[in-house]
Amino acid sequence: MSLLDASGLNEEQFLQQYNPGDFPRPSVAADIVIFTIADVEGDNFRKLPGKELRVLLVRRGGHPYIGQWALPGGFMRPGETVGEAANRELVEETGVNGGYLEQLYTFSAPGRDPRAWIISCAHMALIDSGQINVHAGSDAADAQWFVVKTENAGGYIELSLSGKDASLHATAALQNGDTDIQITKNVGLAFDHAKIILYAVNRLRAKLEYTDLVFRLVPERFTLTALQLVFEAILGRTLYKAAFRRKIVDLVQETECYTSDKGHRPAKIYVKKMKEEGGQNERTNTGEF
Amino acid sequence: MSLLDASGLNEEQFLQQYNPGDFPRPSVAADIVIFTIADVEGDNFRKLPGKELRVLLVRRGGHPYIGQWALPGGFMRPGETVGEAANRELVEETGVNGGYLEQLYTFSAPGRDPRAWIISCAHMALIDSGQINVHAGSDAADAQWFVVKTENAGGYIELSLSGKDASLHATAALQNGDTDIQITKNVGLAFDHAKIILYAVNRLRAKLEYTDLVFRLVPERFTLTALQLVFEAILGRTLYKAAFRRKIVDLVQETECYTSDKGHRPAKIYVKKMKEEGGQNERTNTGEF
DNA sequence: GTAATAGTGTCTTTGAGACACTATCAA
DNA sequence: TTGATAGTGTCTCAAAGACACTATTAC
Repeated sequence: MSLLDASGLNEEQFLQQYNPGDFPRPSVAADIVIFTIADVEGDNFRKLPGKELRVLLVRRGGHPYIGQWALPGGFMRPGETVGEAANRELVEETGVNGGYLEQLYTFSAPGRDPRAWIISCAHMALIDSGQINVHAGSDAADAQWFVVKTENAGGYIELSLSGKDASLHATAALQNGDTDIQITKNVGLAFDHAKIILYAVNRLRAKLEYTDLVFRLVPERFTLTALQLVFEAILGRTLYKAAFRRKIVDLVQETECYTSDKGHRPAKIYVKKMKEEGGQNERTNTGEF
Repeated sequence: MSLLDASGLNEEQFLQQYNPGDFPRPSVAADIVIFTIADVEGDNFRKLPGKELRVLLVRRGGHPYIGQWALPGGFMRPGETVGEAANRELVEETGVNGGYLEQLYTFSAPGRDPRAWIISCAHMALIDSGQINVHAGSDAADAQWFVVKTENAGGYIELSLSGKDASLHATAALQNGDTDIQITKNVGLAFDHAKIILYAVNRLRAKLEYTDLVFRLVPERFTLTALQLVFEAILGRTLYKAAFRRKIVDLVQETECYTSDKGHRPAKIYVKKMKEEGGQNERTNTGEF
């Protein structure tokens, strides 16, 4: 480029003399809603373990929101994308590298952090419970998994998070035109993290229906019933078996293996179907860039 | 709260002594993809005007990317959300206040702006062409509307933008698992704005199908055929009339009025149906917070 | 009449919802 | 045998796709 600007500078000269000035800049945090699916062991040897959706939270050891629970997160650093910052935190907290990570939304309300001007670029991570290794190198000694449940009742959404040591609860009101929500009650969650978690649950549920994100939450080999239980745990409602199987049959690939020693009829083991060269793959596009 | 932290401070004391430190912080820009629908006037008095999707771009008067076209945008300021920053720019560029504005995604690749560490929180705005008033108080003398067309061919997406004075073009390659795209060719678009525009077009197309966003792009009163032409212009394909009408009939409300003097059968005028108190409104939730 | 759009009817196909039924294992 | 899951068949209903047909205006 040899184009000159109004001062007669070419691009190289311009960049050399460029001064970013001293306008105020916010800190940018990458917060992550880390989801996993966990088994609920029953006492009946014949029953399959139930599944539940869990989110990882960290107990705050200092002000503000001391003693309350927050999403894992950290500040973005020069030379990395905000997604890389999120991944760094994900690895620190869970030991999982290469897990699924997706940017959700950037929360920037003034005052959302009482300490300083900090905006949060929220992310969602999905990891298979088999590879979880919480506390791997984490400085957050108080990281815990919380079971996620929501209830929808008359313009309000109730979010319940149940952990080993604590039960958290938030209520959100749907606002004008359902395009906005506002937290009206909040017990135990730090910052605006209740809002972020609700946003993430919403996104996860929506994408479950039109992408193949489920496979980020289950082991490589699974039965169709296990897969259905994962759907049900996330969506919070039961599905019809026949309809469910019709729907996902073209996303999975059967193997020759079966379960055994379960006290009931063995189930065929499936794996995720790999993309064919010439085939149509409508459900793989996640819409993210 | 009278809880004390490890230093024996309560929250108020902590916040008073809190020092945000001097860690590097990025500038945060709010860039906006402003869409509108415009008429394509024909020469046949009987023919309805065609519709086309347009995006507003600004010609850069200085380095970097001097002479190329960029999205309108500006920096986020303390005390406002990034959405408010976007709205400020939207009003400056178009004179439209209260238009539809939605946050898309935060682009943060290092080096995306050669001047400095600047991340971009991209937004999408939809305005009715009737209220457009480009240059209203704008300092960007070179703002122009570009017709948006995309073509999908074998793992690549072609984006074409046609304006009065310029034709821009970019090619994007779908990457691993379609979860990522990469711009492989770019003629005339500044920064990573080709990527942002593609992201916005994608989002708009997807939301058109399951929300009532169309009504942000059309005048208050419209015919069903005009509405269908808007859908077709955005989606880039023709729709079946009968099926289209079945689909949107429960989103619109007919009036007593008809078009006239058109050289063909008059069409009934419709308005957007307002939400009923007790009714179900499945298509109003946009999934945004 | 003619060229255009307005508006509707209907047949087919697809897929979800709902339910019932058979199959098969381990204790 | 029993209690559980595995797996399939099928009827219904709703919605989309595809096409054809009639209606109505300004010139």
